[in-house]
Amino acid sequence: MLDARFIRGNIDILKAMLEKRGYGFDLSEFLSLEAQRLALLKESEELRNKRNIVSEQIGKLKNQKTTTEAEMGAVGSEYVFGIDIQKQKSEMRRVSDRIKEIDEILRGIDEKTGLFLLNIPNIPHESVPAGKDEAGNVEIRKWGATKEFDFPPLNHWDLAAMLDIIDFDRASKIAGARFSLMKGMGAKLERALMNFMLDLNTSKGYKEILPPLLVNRESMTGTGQLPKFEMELFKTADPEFYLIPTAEVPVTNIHRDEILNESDLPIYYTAYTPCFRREAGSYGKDTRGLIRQHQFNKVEIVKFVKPEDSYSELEKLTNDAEDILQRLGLPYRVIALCTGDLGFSAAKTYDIEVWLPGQQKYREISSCSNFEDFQARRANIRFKREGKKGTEFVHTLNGSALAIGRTVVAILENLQQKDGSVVIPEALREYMGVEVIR
RNA sequence: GGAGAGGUGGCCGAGCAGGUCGAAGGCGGCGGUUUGCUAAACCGUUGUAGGGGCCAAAACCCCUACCCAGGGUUCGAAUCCCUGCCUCUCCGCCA
Repeated sequence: MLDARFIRGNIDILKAMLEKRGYGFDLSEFLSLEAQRLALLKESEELRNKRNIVSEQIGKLKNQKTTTEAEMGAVGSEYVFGIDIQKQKSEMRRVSDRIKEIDEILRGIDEKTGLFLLNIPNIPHESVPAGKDEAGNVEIRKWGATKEFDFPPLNHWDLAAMLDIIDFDRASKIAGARFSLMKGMGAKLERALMNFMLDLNTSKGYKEILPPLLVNRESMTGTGQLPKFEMELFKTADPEFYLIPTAEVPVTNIHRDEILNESDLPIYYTAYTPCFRREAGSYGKDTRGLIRQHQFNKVEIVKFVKPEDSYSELEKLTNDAEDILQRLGLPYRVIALCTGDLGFSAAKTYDIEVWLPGQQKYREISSCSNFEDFQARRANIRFKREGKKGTEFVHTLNGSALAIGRTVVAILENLQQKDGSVVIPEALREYMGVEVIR
């Protein structure tokens, strides 16, 4: 969410930014609503002031009334010190009615402007490359050599079938399309990766979190999934909860509506969670295999930092995610998303794409973003600087480190051997207990 | 699922026969006195947001709102009434 005052004062900048993102917005309606709101707010406040003064007066007089009445010999009279209380009361009744009227109108306006604000995407950072769609993304760096096989490398789903470690058919019997059933060494590989990633992340100072997987509407609004992306979420009926599409949601919301101390920052969290996504609108995309599932495992890292640190923290966060791939020996590249491909809440995003020999393609395995104060403003996460008055919004960041299902895919496809067996990366062997899956 | 208790400032905790309560007191924080240093003691200070005084900031001042949320009663509500949410205790059930 952007600041209403910022919008009022920076129409042209905002318009240009939104166009770069491919969003067209009619800001004039918003501006006229804002003007109305301010005028009504002022009227309402003035009326309240008046009412407060008169009410206080009446209160004071009432307190003195007992003695006064006796003195004046006018018991029962509403006149005290020459003030006609009845008349004041009826006037204040009208004032109160008018205040209620105004407040009702204000509520309507707030609802509209609020919705408007919640639907405006974040402004891209100046370092984000301009571009219309993913074709405009820019490769930042590459790591690891893509391996040449002396045999045609298989898809992970063929490998998995041969090794009997993933059962897609039975998963669809049990649940439906886009679900998977991990078996034996497949299940163990997921668990090993989960532990390996959490151990590595916590060794770097990220505190481990195991959050709720179902969250309320406020949390989803705080991180930006709602109100715009309801279609992409699973939801329970009664009582109403949303299934998290990423640990980003519950973990970022840990500090919703809080005022942190400057000395608390930066805060680093890491969390393993399953993630649930509708994948509405992706019909026909990645229908086979583990790439695009309704439910998948992911280890996420989340940071709360001071505004001046957020871009250096983004680099560090991305490096931490890359470190996992390096330790697993999986080749990857880092790309900077362009303005047109940037997610709704992000100011800047690096995607890490891992090489998949089965597809002869780089595929996203991590997405690392700086949201600046966009989420903090929505979720009302602030901090107080040492010795300074007032509060500021923190900057939030997060990134996958890493998507576990896709890491399984990458390991299977990159480390497959001619006989269909798969070599376990060195770093994972203590977790797996074996060197090869065969 | 049944029965009950409760949600007050960064925290704890009064107020709740409606009026001067943004709210006693304590803790914590900040500033000062004392001290070789630390601690203790003492004095002072200490919420957030919106609007305005100054459409250049900061300081300062004024107004408004906020005692879980939303309605209602009233000239006036932290205090009374209704609804919702949340927390806790006991019983039942359950991994």
